[in-house]
Amino acid sequence: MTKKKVVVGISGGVDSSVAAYLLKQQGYDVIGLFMINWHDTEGTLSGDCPWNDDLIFAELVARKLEIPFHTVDFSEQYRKRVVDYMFSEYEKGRTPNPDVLCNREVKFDLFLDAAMKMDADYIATGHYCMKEMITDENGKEIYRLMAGADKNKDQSYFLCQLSQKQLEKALFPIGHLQKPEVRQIADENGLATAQRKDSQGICFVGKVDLPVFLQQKLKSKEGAIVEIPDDLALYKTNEATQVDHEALKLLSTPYLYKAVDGVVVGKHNGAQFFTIGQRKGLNVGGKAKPLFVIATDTESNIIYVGQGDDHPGLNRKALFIKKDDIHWIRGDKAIQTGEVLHCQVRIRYRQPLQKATLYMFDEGMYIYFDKLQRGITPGQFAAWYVDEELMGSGVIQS
RNA sequence: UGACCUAUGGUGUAAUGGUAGCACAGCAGAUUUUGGUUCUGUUAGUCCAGGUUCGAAUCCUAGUAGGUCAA
Repeated sequence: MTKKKVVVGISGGVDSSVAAYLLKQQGYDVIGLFMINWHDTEGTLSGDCPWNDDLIFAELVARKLEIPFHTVDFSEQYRKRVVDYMFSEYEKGRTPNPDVLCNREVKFDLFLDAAMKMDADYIATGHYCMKEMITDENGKEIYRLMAGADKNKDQSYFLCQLSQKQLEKALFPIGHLQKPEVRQIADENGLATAQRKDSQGICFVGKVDLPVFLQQKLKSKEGAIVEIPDDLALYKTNEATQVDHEALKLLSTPYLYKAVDGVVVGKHNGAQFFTIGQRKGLNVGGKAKPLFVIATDTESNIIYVGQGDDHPGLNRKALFIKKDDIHWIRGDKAIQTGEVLHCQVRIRYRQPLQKATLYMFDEGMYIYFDKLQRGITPGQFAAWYVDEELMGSGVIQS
């Protein structure tokens, strides 16, 4: 009877601590592995060494659980695969999601490889999501990525870019638990991390002042903030009587504003530092309703804003994902050109799932929502679910 | 240049002579393993100088600044 070997990514937080604990309870041969992915403290808010405390807590937990503990340094690859991507996306005026990439490229790639080299059967993380396995008619195993049982903490979204191969090796020991239960388990078992605050901000980098962080690489440059009235003639094209290919193209095309469409209400120091839907940081007051960014133009360095969260420029019913950017976790359920899929979609972390229909065409996929969606942002991931299962995802093109 | 109007936090605006309030912006905290959103709290103001009055953002006079009409 050989025990199955699992390498747990121990981060120094409660979730991964309890994940390791539970695996040990379940009789696995557990190894703790701590990742160091970031050394710089430039631009971080907390200042000194963000991961130093994490390492100490991770070690404490490993000792308490009496499991072997190691560290690995992926910082070079993390920079290449996550941080560089971040900068390049922001430079293009898009808004990336580094943490989705971090999972695909680091935790479930580099880390997975490292674990396999240690002869592990599985890797495990403290994500709030669940894995299920089914077999198709040929007896082939298919893995399903399910939302976490704690609807408030569900982190399946961050894993929306995983493949079957990655999922095959993954275990999510706390996915069936509620957050308070996790804390309670940690507490009852004397894990030092029981009361530690949940982590926030870009994982591994920490909580940063984004504009300051980005200014390490991206130049700031003064430009105009232009307010677009809510009755622009452009918006009349928003109506669609039926949902066909042409209508989907139209509905998912962002409005192309010009400076003359509105009035200058202020100035900013770089359009790349702002994202669609953003309210704070514009420094423009005196309006009856708050201003939201409805578009950024990094070419001419103009930020377009609209008044109120119901501004027609901020809300759209459809978005588009390029063919190459479509990723299916459930490849066996992928739809082909001409097919549609009724499902539920979220376009950002923690957004309640939205009823929508996927329409596949040769050039890519259109997602048509039942209701208007606020702040559809290029660069972010749209993830589609059927019931509790994450079926696939893609980078929003427009 | 003549007549008239206006002046309130950073911005836009409320307040029969009686506690200067609201919105937006800003700041802080909460929420959040992206960006962002949201929630809560909070800083900050009567153009200037006199006068009337128990009491002036409010009434009167002069000044300053901006605007409108007349030429």
